Amino acid sequence: MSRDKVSLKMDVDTQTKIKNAARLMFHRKGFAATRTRDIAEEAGINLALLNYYFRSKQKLFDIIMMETMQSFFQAMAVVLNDEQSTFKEKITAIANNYIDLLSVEPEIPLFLMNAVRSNPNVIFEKLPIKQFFLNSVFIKQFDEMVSKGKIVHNDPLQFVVNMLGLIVFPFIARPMVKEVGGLSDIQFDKMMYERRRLIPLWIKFILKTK
Amino acid sequence: MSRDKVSLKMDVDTQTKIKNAARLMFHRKGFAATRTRDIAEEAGINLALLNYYFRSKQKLFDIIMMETMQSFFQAMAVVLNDEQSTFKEKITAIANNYIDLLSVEPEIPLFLMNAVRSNPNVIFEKLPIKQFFLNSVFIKQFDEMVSKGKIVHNDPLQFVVNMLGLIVFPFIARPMVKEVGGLSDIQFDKMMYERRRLIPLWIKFILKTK
DNA sequence: GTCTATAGGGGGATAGAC
DNA sequence: GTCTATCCCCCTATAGAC
Repeated sequence: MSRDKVSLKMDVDTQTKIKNAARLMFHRKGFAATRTRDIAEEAGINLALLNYYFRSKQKLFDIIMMETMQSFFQAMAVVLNDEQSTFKEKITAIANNYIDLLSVEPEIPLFLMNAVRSNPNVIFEKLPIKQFFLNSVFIKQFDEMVSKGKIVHNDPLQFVVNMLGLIVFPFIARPMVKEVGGLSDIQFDKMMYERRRLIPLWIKFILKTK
Repeated sequence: MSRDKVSLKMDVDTQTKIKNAARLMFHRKGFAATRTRDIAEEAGINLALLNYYFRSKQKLFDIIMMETMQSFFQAMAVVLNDEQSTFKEKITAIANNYIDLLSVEPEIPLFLMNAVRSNPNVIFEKLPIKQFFLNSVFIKQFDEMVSKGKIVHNDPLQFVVNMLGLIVFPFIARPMVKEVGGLSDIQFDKMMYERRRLIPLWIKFILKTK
């Protein structure tokens, strides 16, 4: 926020320009299929500058990967430990956050799934997702619901897989969904927007099934 | 099936050896990150033979891609147009077929999602998935259920996305699921096996929600 | 059909001028 | 900090012997 540079796109510094271009290309085509020359061109700078700022393609990729991972889990993390909201409200908030995020950046899920497969150790060492999730208020509330008999579906892992599957899978399968449904980009977005409302309802029923 | 060669792995001809190696490598790492040298080594043959049989890496990839796509939709196609089975039985059959297939070859979904994103036109021109799906007995039965008021969820596209999401997503997110749950490969498989039973139940409820 | 050897090009990275 | 020019390795593909 120094020198109020950040607000205007014209004035972004070179390092940021490179990162923005790299994010775009890596998200779209993955590590191996992206050429540093493409990133440089997209950023409107010379290839040498990329190595000047980031040393190597791999290091640049690692930065983008971790930042994207962070922002992806952010959409869930801000909700999970909120002491005020109910379990049900959390589900709605998570669905809304993800659908809003992924409607703007639909490439993120496939990018991340590929990145995790190729670099599981790097990622999970730096982001202790497991601990964060298992110790969250969300899981505490889930367990309470189970012990009170309000929900029957008692495996939190199966539950979170279902929730994320319903939210994230359509974005991963986007080209197929568009093809089978004969949808334009806008129609696809509308379909996803409708799921903001539907997913919490579906999940409510899933939670009552054992 | 000529000369009963097919039955023994030792006797597979060179072309098949190359295809098997290529399938393994492409499924695991995708097109760009796979080197023809790796395929040749995995197949136990010389690099030149790969080009002798398949002309280029791209042509070999296209063959693997189309075959994989075919076998993936096969798991659904054999069920969709069966006149004997009920709608409910079809759902169970599809879940079972996919979970059995993907437990043996968990790399397929991520491979296909990437391949479709990179080559949508090639694929959908050759495989008219949309027509096949929309004209299927399955969809006819779905519409009947809706008109009889037995199910309320009346968008077949939303429905199939949910069904495939519940079935396929865990395999795409496999490394994350294993991490968060602290699961071994065997435990992951057990979890997926349990979903054979659960998914039809969940879907039953989803179909009653609007 | 299968091999060795090598051509040919592409892509990541750096040297060095400005 | 930013550029031009270039190095050099790696990878796909082919030529040609057997």
